[in-house]
Amino acid sequence: MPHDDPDPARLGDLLHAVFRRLRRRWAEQLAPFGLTPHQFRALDALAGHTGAHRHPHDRAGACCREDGPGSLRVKELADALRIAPRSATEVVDLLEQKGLVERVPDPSDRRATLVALTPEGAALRARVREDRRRESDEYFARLEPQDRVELERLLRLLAAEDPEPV
Amino acid sequence: MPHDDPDPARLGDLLHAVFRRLRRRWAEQLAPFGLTPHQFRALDALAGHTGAHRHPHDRAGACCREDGPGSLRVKELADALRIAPRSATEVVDLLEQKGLVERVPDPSDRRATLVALTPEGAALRARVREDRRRESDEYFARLEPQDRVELERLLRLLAAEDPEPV
DNA sequence: AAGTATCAAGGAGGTTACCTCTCTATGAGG
DNA sequence: CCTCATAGAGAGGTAACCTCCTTGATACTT
Repeated sequence: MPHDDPDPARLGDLLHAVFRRLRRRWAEQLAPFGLTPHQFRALDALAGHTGAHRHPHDRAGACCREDGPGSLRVKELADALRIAPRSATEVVDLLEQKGLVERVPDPSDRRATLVALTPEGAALRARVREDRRRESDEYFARLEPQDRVELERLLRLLAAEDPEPV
Repeated sequence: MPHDDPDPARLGDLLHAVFRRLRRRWAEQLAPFGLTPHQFRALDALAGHTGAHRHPHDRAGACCREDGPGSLRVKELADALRIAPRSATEVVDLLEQKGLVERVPDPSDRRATLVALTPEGAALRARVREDRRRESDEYFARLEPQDRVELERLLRLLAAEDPEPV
């Protein structure tokens, strides 16, 4: 009964509430590791793609450079995190300070910098994931598996790129 | 095929993406009105509850004060926006500067301040909602109605208070 | 009537996660 | 060589939070 009228703001509000909650929970979970959610997301992005792609301007079959367990250009990282390139620089700065990533010049383009996980970074990322899995928590655990699937479907619809108003 | 393994981070990531997108869209939509999403949320909270409740420590049947079209204590507003009371003060400051709300002392508790919509505030809020509705946009329009209902259900599950670790 | 605990709001000051605008070095095409 | 675009980072800004502390006011004890 609480929802028959399609109040446009309500869904947004709910999303806001959920997101805020999730972020807080992650922050708490990551604090012991000395990471913010963002930093972890960056580590994860670096590890996650691991040479599994190459950017457009890759001319040689030299696709998928294998610089360690995972490396991206700052720009690519920014895209992965959906933030402005400049903002990615900051994330990298912090992670570099902690010795979790390192910057190495991209041999294929001397303008570019590759951000690569260090062994410490890879290890920490693994530990965090492990921890997260062990706790089975993951916040979404309170949903039934089928509900998670459904949620994912809906979120994908919303997250999909739209035509772009150019 | 993209989702059989239950990668714990994926849902969070998706949520993040969707939320970010939504926020950006709202910001764009509200910019012409000189409001940030937050400020609008505050206006909406003020207008939305309109004397429709009373806080716990209400002794008399003097429930539901009728100070104009909507008023809340700063603390109540903070709760509605799910932010710390101190942060709500800031939102109120900004809105007050713009003449959209005003602070009036709570007659029932001289410690408290009631934040009330001014006529301008109420009018602006109405215009924004109107605009939003007209655009039918609301971002969620790309979901089928039944999907919206489903999404709301799922989000409610996630937003629900948990036992509280006290 | 005091005395203490508690609560509301706001001052001070900090952090995070962004952003844009601009500069430099590099690379790519005529 | 000259021009134009691109990659990263410096400078500087903002929104949206936060915690800690102070100030009055209320509420509970004694």
